[in-house]
Amino acid sequence: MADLLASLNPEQTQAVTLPPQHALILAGAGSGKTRVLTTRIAWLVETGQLDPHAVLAVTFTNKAAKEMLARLSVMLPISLRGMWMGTFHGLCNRLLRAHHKDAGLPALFQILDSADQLASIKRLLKTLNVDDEKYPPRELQHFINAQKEQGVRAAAVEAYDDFTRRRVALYAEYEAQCQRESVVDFAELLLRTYELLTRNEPVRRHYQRRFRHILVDEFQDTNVLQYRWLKLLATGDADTPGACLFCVGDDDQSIYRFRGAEVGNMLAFEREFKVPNVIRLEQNYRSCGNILDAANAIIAHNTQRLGKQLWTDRGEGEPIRVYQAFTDLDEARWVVDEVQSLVRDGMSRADIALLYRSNAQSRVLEHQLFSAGVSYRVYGGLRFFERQEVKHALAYLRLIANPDDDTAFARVANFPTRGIGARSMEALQDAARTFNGSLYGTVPHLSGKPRKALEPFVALIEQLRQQTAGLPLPEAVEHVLDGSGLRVHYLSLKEKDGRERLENLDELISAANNFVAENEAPTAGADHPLLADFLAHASLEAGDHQADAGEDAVQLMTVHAAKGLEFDAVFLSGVEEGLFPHENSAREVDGLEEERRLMYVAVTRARRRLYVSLAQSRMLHGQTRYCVRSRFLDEIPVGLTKWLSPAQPVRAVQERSGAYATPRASSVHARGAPARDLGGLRIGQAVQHARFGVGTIVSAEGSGADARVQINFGPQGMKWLLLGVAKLDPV
DNA sequence: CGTGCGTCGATTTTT
DNA sequence: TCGACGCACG
Repeated sequence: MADLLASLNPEQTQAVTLPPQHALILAGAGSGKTRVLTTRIAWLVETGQLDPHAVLAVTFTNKAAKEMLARLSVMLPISLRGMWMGTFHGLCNRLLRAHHKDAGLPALFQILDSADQLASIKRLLKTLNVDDEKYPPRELQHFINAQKEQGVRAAAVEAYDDFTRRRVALYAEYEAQCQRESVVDFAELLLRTYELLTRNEPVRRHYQRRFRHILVDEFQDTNVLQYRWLKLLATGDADTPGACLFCVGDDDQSIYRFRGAEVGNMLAFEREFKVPNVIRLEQNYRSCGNILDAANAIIAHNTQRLGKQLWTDRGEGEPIRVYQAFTDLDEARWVVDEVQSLVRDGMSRADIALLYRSNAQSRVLEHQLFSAGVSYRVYGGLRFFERQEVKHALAYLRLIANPDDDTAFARVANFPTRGIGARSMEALQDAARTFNGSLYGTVPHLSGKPRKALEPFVALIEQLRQQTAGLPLPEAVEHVLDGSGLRVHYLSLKEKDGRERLENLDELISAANNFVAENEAPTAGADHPLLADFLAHASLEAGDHQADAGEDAVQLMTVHAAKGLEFDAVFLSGVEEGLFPHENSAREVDGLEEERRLMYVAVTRARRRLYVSLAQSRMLHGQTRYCVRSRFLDEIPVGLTKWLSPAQPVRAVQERSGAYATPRASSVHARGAPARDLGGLRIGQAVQHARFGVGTIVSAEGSGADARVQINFGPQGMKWLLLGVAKLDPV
């Protein structure tokens, strides 16, 4: 047990060994968050305070869940079988499978991924003859998901205008369609589970009693419904106290508001649960001092923060290298040159990341890397289970498991082509609407040509179902690939395209094999053992973003995708106004602050070297744009940077009173000389002012009698104060 | 039923 | 500029 705590710092130890109470851990970037989370569980178990069966550990991504499990199994020699650990969606799936009757679902309900959901909505709009110009499917999808993520059913939406009322009606139609087809989308998994727990007292109490400790990773990313879900599970009653909630997160790394994340949950949690323990993990084990100082200085400009400052004992390291190029092309050339020089100096390509705000920026970089013959890998493409050929194969499997799955039906009825035209499908959809049945079930009700065209397909599915009954999953998959004609179809494609798709189909069989190996106990007596579970797995875990793990390649990705990762050297390109911060963010509430958090995430990815670059002009949407450098660059104290291009390190025009800025040669930075001028104050430091209250020093300039500092007083705003005049006390 | 061309749009994305 | 998607044609 002492081993567990041996290499933890005092704050980490404190977090791990807290008494069984609610806790909020504010874990800065690189502060050992996952470690604390897993060690907390291990410690509770080892000290006999917690049975593994009573643990519920929630993450957002499968990757994080797997990592936690892997680390935990190293720490704990015992079986972790009884532990509930997984993503919100994975856990909800598990709950709904176990209680499908109570949740109003058939045992073999299917899960729609986003693409399936969109297809389903398009189909709905078509059958209802809705003008998709006025109600774009994507927007409707977003509307529906947003409602569900707030925990709001169609019947409960408050609509005050015709447009909204119509969308709500479509939301209701969509709900009905899903129910009829026995499918649930991602948001539905959460909402359905939440409703199950709310309405069904025995089930609710069972889990409320079972889970004694609930641990949440990336708590700042939870949405409204997820937080309510957690609250519900952590509630006790007269007989049993509620579970202890242990939430780990970082408000400064909250970058997913656009998809419903609600940072406010952190404050709400602290308030509503009267959290007695708020612990800050501020010691950073990843980056050198200069990088952390830059990150601290940038994020200090945000007003609504819980407050945190990263530090390290590793020394200041190298300066942040800044380069201003003439064009985006020059910028890319420079980046690739630097990459090559790092590689020449012995750095492994895989330890180098090229980050950007938006995907479009990767093209120039890729082009230059390709020309220079540097191997690279771009994150963010299609994932395995999202590939067309794989989805087709899965659609056949889905129809075998659940013939009512109209999305699957519509997808493969005529793929490979078997003479089912648009007319036949239309006739079928109309008929299905009148009979209020599934496409599959309606075929016998048809007559004439459509029936003739569709009957063979239904017969094929029936045949496949019978032939695969009782077969082990991989063999069933294999059989479906042949019986459906998919394999022959891709075999006939000449191009390398077809070849690749065939390989992916083979890969699907391997995936089925792996799945069977990892899930040894199939549901007894099922006709198609593990099939439904495999399909759920395919929807919930779309697979890696193209692995190729062994290859030593430079990594290209958006800043969002880089969250949680770290690299020896990080290149951040396109640090320009309009791009980063992105111009669209100006229209969103607190958009700039979210962009700044994104910048903070980007900077804190670097272990040893950080390169920041920008271009004076950039090709965007086929037009040349002239760029001003990002305000975020100016928020980095000058003393931390080293300009590699002959650009002036000072913005031409300063926003304050339009005056030209004084050169900031003597700017304060966290570590370094002019501290004396400021009476020992540093950037990032919290100070007290008689009138404005407590604030954080954000930047400083001038010296001697002119020395002044910019202080962020949160709600009171940002102020420039003369050091000689203002009375400031460190807090 | 598949192909070719024109139009339109263009942050970030996991489950 | 590039790509995805929808529609018209063979």
